[in-house]
Amino acid sequence: MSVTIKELARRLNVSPATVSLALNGDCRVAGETSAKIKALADELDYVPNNFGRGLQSRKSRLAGYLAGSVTGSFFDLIMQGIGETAAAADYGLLTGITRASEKIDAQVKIFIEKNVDGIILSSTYSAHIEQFEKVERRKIPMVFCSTQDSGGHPFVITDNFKGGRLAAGHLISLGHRQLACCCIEKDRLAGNLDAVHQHNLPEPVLFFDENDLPAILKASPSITGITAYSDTQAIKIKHVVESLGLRIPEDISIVGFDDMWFSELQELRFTTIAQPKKEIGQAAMQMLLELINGKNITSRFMEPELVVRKSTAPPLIR
Amino acid sequence: MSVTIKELARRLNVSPATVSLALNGDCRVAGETSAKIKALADELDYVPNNFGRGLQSRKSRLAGYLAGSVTGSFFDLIMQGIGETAAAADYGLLTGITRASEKIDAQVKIFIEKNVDGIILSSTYSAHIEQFEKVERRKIPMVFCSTQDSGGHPFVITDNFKGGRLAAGHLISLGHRQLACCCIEKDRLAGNLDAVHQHNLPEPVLFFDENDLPAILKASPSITGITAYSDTQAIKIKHVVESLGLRIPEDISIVGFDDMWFSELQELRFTTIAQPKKEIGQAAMQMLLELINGKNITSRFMEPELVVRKSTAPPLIR
DNA sequence: CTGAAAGCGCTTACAG
DNA sequence: CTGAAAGCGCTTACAG
Repeated sequence: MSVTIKELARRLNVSPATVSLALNGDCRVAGETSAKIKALADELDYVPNNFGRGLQSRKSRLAGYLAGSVTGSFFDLIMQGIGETAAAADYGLLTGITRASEKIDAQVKIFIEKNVDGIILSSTYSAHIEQFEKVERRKIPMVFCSTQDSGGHPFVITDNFKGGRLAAGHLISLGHRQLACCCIEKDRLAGNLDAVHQHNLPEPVLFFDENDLPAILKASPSITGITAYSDTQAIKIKHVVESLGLRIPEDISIVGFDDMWFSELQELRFTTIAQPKKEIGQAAMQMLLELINGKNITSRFMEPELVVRKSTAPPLIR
Repeated sequence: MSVTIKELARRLNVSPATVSLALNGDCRVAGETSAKIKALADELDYVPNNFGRGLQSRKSRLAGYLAGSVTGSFFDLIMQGIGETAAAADYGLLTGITRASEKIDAQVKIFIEKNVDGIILSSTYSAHIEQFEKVERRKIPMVFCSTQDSGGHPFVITDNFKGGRLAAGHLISLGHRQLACCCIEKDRLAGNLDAVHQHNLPEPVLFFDENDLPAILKASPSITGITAYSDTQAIKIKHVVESLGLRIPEDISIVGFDDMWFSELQELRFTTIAQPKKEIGQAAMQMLLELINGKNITSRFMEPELVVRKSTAPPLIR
């Protein structure tokens, strides 16, 4: 068994209460006593028992993180940001990486059982109401990370409008006049449109699925620039475009989103809009901690950044 | 506050002890009483308090997972396997994804503080002795996942010897006679060599870093096949080879390792040795649970599998 | 400045 | 088959 407060108290001929107070830095304990206690705690490698402490304080110093998947996405870096910020605050991070809705339920159940002080969500939860109702009922603080929530919870997210404006603005500054824009994310699309309108250019053609692009490019041969939903989608768009015999960037310029590690591979070299992934994670955990500590917080928008590589160029004059 | 055992007991006019027994399925409680208790617990959405329970049982039903990084690696899938198996056993998974050694220390400290019942390691720990000494002293079970340990802890790992044999065997069966083999992982290399020797072929040229390949390929122009340490390294090798004006697979065949998601992109199409990533994670957690429950376990080797794509072909006759 | 006491929610012998 | 009691390790009023 490991060392307990009682044991420390016995060895030093003080009461357990004094030990507890001293270890928690309470100023009511005399400096000398306190120093003696801390020294022995160090020497015996005392680690406070989280159960005893939690039973009393009703705080677990545990946070839960739920994400759909981390493979080929940027949630791996977000999770690192969350985890490191959590660790710095002496918080443990319980992670549930899963997409199947019944497994999400199981994860949230575990979060509740383990008494997490708060939850960070990187997936929407509309589909999994049952367990989240319990979360709400228990008033467990929640922060949305890289997703927004309609239910009024605070969130951290990249300023997608600005990102969209950056993407279309870049294409326009290169001389592109007719764009095709992915409409999966409405704020990014709004940003795209804002840049287009500001320059009095023709309405972009919208698409949801990259597989619709062959028909679109055929119908509108004046399209020379495409804004993608993500770098992952940009890969698929690249394949579709190339399968039509068109070259990137000579015939078609593509701007991705996210700035994933693979985007700088020489096979891809995507111009893209970088999201500050790790910072998003750090901010989310920071906000959750503040929420846990009863502070009022407001949602945050993070700055996107244009990264120019080789998938964009001025359009060929035809 | 949420519902407690006491509250249930009060409402049903039984003792807290009876409620506890019933909820834990103890056969000493009369069927009728037990049913009544369970029904009310369900109705009031009773969740046992993990602190009270843990204080008593000395079990947290928490496991820790430590990995260096998850970006562009396959540890994301391993983590999913671990997490899902943990959840199925009602275990929470505390993750520490970090590479800096002082942060590893911080993570392990948190694992200890949160009273994890066991730890799964996907990184070697020789460099971070201090905290792990504490883990050993507390006799917290550890399982190594996708790494082996010299200290005698159980591990799960792909059968790297077999994987190496598969990789070189594939090249040989295509007609390659002179190979270059990455020597980062000694078992994979041993497998490479085993296949080569079995066919009485010339000794492969060994390399550690892909940047040594230009010199090697120049010195030994008979090399037509390369076994890489990983798919990630295969990307770098591809770039190096192509920068020498050589084509893949016409001039040089490359076999990767891991079978990452990106390996099937049409820009890469790597022939590779697949590791059963999720199964490795599941096995690791399974083993940890058995260890926690006092069972004896033995290390496990998982089966690798050859996946043939477009980075390998018969060598050109020159 | 320090100690004795109660209590957080649970489990587990021990009576009956 | 059920209840009363003790105790896990900690914190926190309350005395003194």
